[in-house]
Amino acid sequence: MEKNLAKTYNPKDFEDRIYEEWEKKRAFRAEREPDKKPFTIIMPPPNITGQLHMGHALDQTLQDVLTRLKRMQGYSALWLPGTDHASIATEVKVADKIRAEEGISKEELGREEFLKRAWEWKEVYGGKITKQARKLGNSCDWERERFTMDEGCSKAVIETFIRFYEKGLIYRGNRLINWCPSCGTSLSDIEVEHEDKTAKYYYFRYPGTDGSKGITVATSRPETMFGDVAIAVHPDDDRYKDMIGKMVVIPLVGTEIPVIADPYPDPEKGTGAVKITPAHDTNDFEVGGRHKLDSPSCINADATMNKLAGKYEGMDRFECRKAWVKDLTEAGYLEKIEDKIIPLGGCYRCDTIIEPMLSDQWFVKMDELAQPAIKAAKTKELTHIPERFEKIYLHWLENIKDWCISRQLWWGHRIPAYYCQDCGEMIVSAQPPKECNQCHGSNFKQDEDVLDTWFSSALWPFSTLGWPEKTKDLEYFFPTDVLVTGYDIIFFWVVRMVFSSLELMGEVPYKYVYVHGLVRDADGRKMSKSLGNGVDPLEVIDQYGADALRFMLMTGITPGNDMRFKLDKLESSRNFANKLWNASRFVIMNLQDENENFKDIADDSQGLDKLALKDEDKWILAKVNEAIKDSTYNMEKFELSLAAQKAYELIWNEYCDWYIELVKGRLYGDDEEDKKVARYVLVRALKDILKLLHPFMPFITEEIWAFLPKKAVSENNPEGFLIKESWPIYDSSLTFENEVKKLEIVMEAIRSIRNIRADAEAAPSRKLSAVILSSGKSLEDIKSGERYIKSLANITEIDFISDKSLVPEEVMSAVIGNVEIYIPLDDLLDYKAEFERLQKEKKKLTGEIERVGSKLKNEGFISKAPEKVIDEERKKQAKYEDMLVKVTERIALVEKKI
RNA sequence: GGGCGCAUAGCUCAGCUGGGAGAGCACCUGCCUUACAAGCAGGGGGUCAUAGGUUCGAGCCCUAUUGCGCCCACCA
Repeated sequence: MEKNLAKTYNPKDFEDRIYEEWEKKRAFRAEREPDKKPFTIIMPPPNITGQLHMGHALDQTLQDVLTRLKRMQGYSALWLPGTDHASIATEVKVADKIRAEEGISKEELGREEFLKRAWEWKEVYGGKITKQARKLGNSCDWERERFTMDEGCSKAVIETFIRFYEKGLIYRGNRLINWCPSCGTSLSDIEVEHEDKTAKYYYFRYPGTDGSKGITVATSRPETMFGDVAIAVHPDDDRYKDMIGKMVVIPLVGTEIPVIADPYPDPEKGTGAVKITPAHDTNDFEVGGRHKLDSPSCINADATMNKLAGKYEGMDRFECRKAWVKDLTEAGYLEKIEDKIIPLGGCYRCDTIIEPMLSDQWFVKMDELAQPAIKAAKTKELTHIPERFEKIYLHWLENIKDWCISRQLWWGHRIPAYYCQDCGEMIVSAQPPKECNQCHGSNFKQDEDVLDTWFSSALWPFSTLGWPEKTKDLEYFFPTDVLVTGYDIIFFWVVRMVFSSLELMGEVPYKYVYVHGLVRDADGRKMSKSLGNGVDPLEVIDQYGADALRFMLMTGITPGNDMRFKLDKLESSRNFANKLWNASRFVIMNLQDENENFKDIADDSQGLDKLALKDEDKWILAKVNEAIKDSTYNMEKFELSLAAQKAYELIWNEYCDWYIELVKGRLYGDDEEDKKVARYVLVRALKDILKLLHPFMPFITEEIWAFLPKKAVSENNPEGFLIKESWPIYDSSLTFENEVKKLEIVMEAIRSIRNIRADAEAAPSRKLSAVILSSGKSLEDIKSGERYIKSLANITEIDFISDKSLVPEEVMSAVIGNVEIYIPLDDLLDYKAEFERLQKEKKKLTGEIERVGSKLKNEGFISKAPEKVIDEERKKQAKYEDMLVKVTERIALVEKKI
């Protein structure tokens, strides 16, 4: 191995290599260890339809951060990966592919052959996805990888179907369902997307059979008039009271239908009279049911008109509408046309307008299943992060309708129902039945339909762990800990997993649901294929590295809120990685000493009290310690963004900007003992930093880790991987309050001198001397910082005085606390600049004194605020007043010199 | 029709249980200082959408209003 890191940060040099090493050494493997607590996350399985997009990158990085944290905290952390067969989406893609490549439809190819092609597709794309997931650095247990249609998951699906069926939770019924004419399948309610569209609203007259004028009805769907069975009016609507019970005629069709009274029609809307078409409208279906009316359908599965439409038979529903309206208009039945905004339901896959159709389908009965799921959220067995999603979850469950689970597709779990071809008896069973229990025949045909893809996803948290078998994995790792997912699939997936788990496992599938938002493009638009504005995570990784991408995705976000993909944010993350890289390179560079084996440095457990720590050593140790505390706290509250931010600030603003600069002199000096101390602290702090950052940036931290001196490899971490190291723990003995306070004043002094330098336009390279005035302990404190001030502010001589009369005449000055700094600058004195700076300072101090003063004068504040707060305010007041005196004096002096 | 979110520096966003307004980028000044120009040192910039209220104290809690976005809801 090289002795130090490469000169420039180039993630391509090591990311793939490290991932391979991890995987080869089974670093992600989660074993069932009785003496460890399990921590489980089941990965939301990406669809095998395509490739991972930025949303997956966000989703998976969140999971990886949590998994890596818990693994380091000593849990047996399992992150179980997998993919989803995505029934309808994949079927469409595979059919398209077959059509494009072979020029035939899936029907022409046949079911069996089609499924063969679909499996081939799965092999190709499933493989692609898992490869991409590796590029991201995901530490999932690949040995446990699953697929929603693999043997075990299929078994779980069949088992569930049968159990539900036997319990009456699944039933087959002839009901009105959402039909997509283009996909040729039924859809569940949530697979229909509503969009407001402007449509024509037609007023047609249905003449009375008695030759009267009849009744006028408004509709946006004239083509369904062939399926009308009644006209409904509200019983209290005076306009139509006389009409109730009379018959009217469907114009041009001639069918006689009754006028019925029903509470459904809203007298305010349209004409107050509604045409009832039970076969093509859900409300009408209910009205029809109440009045025991027929439900004749006038539209075919492919959205053409059927024979009920007479001469329009065979026409597309929308073409028919045009022709039919034209004919009705010519015949004088049209009263008027209005434009109206109506919510149109479209297929979530192909956007085709959904046709409500009467059809035989399978349903999951929801009311019973919903209750425990509602209770779980209310009792906080299940916690949503952020909380507001609980409301959405509950609202949906409280208004849930039965779930249509059968799909007229081929790719998916085939429904385990068999129909006796002799007597029509239906048998639900895992295996094809041998004999009909009614007619004893043996000629069966399996139900042609497959299940909604979400039916198998609903079992994912336990089917992946071996259910319905009572496996050891299931016992150890279930229930899982966190589900990480986007808010867009709460209904599709989260809710269904919860009620399925409560029913089948008797407990919630996970304790927390962490809901994240969408990754939008730089302009805030949703990333989509049709817009072509998607950003490919792989390209980003190629250019900036996985760590930069991950860090960018993890910072500046809030749970549940969308984020924008901004290039400058990505660059800043990459720059951060580069910063860490170079700081580490500096540290390692200082360990290149032929005569040292750095055994002492390797030992983190070494007692600090034996070392002659300098103030800056204590300061950085305290800062690291503080960051450990804050970061851990944030992580455990799922505030990952804040935790990442803390690590960022620690490294850049504290470790690099101050500590490394402060320690340089000692590293280049000849006090060998002190050099050792400096090296030790430098490495010790860096190690903790790497640990804190590892969940977010696993590659770079692991790469740097390899170069740092470590204790002899341990049994459970023979490779000495950082991924297997333990998470740092806050140590209350490492706060070093005095040293921290002292150093902060020194830093303030350094900043002030730099300011003076800037005011005077003295070159940074120009050596200056300084006079520092203070008294008592303050003088001692600032004096102890002499070395720091000299090196970081480029000062050669410092006179520490406590007698103001000793201050030289021609100087520029600054006031910090009760310390005054004077810089003799003979040729470069710029009193005007100093005057301006002091004026600004004075203004600020006056403002602060006024604010604090009014607060302290307020009796309410004194009597009600906590003592600690009051005390702080008093201290501030004293400090500011003291400073104001000094600043004012100085201003008077400077003013004379201008 | 119901529900939710957002509104904070020029831009994109953080801001934990209420106690002196932050980051990144952009901008201005000066630096190629032997870890890093993907950098260093300094600096400017905010009536925290509006109006009330609670409180000793509000970016944060309550009410209303405005603007933007999202979700749910039966296409009469």
